[in-house]
Amino acid sequence: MAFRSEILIKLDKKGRVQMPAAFRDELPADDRNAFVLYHSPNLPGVVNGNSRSGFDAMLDRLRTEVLGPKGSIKVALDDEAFDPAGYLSASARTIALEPDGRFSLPGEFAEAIGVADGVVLTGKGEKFQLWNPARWQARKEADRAKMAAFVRGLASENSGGGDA
Amino acid sequence: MAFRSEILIKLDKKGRVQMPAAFRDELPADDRNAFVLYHSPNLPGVVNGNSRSGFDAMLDRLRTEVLGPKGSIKVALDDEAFDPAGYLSASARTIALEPDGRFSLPGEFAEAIGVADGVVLTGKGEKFQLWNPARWQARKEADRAKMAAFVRGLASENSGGGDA
DNA sequence: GATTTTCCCATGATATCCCATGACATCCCG
DNA sequence: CGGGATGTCATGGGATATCATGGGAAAATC
Repeated sequence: MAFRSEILIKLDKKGRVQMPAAFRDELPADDRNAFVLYHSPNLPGVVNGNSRSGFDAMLDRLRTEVLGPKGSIKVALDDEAFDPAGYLSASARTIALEPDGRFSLPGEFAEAIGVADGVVLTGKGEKFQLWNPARWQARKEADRAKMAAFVRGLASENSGGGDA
Repeated sequence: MAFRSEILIKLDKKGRVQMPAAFRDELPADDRNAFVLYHSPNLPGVVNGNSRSGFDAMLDRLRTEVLGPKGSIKVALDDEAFDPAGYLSASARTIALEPDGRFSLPGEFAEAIGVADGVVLTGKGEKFQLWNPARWQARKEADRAKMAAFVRGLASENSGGGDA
């Protein structure tokens, strides 16, 4: 399961979005009728998506890595303490996928993205993201430079050699 | 079974509340006519909800994790020792769901929440919660900041990296 | 017999189902 | 190897179902 590629999808007047075939194929074979959308925890305007099992797995990792295996009962009871997994759950919604592969984008996400006539769906490996097309373009430009610098930085830490 | 999303539901003049479809769908298929509400054990003004089986499972975990495998027989007999699961049971009520998916919010919970014309139902994964809308908004703002800080903290252990 | 609870019907908004289409891509068969 | 046939993908739209809400009337409770 690895979401790759990026694609611009139109938003029709009913608020429906086509799930790209490439992403749909990455959803678990036994759970292709629904997936999860959730607001980025720290980047406003970006919405994340994942399969239900992928999302749940992330929450599990979050809970165990942060609280340890024994933390579960405390989280279940303690309503005062900050619970990152609970926070994400509240910001997430299960989205049903229509038989033809489309889904209707809930208003709260459309507003968060600032979407008008189209959305960019972009694969991030373990998950995918929904972006406002213009904002995605800008982000991509910025990341291109960062990526080049990153690769250059890698080379210096090891040996000298370039492409080898 | 994972409760996600957050929604503001109106409280009509009869004291009825609509169970959001998203939450209803998470109730066990064989037990959709009723669920459990219980007061938060440590956060006044918040009411927790879960399916009957989910609530019972939590109590079981509580008993076994706190008292060990042999604890159950002790709890059954020892009336003097403090029994957290018993305490929660007393604060809980089984709520019947009407055929159209609504339930009437018992006065004790309405008062505890401080509810007027609406309640926020918010998913926490294993359970859900009922909040006073204004109080929920405040909590959400606070948690948003904590979440951002939490993510930043994760990043600092490795290198840089944005939303990822 | 008066208040509360439960059942049923009504309604506007949204979501879902189903059918249709043009653009590609793939397949197949001679 | 070509070219018609078939399939899938992204999109559009009409008809239907569901959701959240309001309210009347029956049933239960005190």
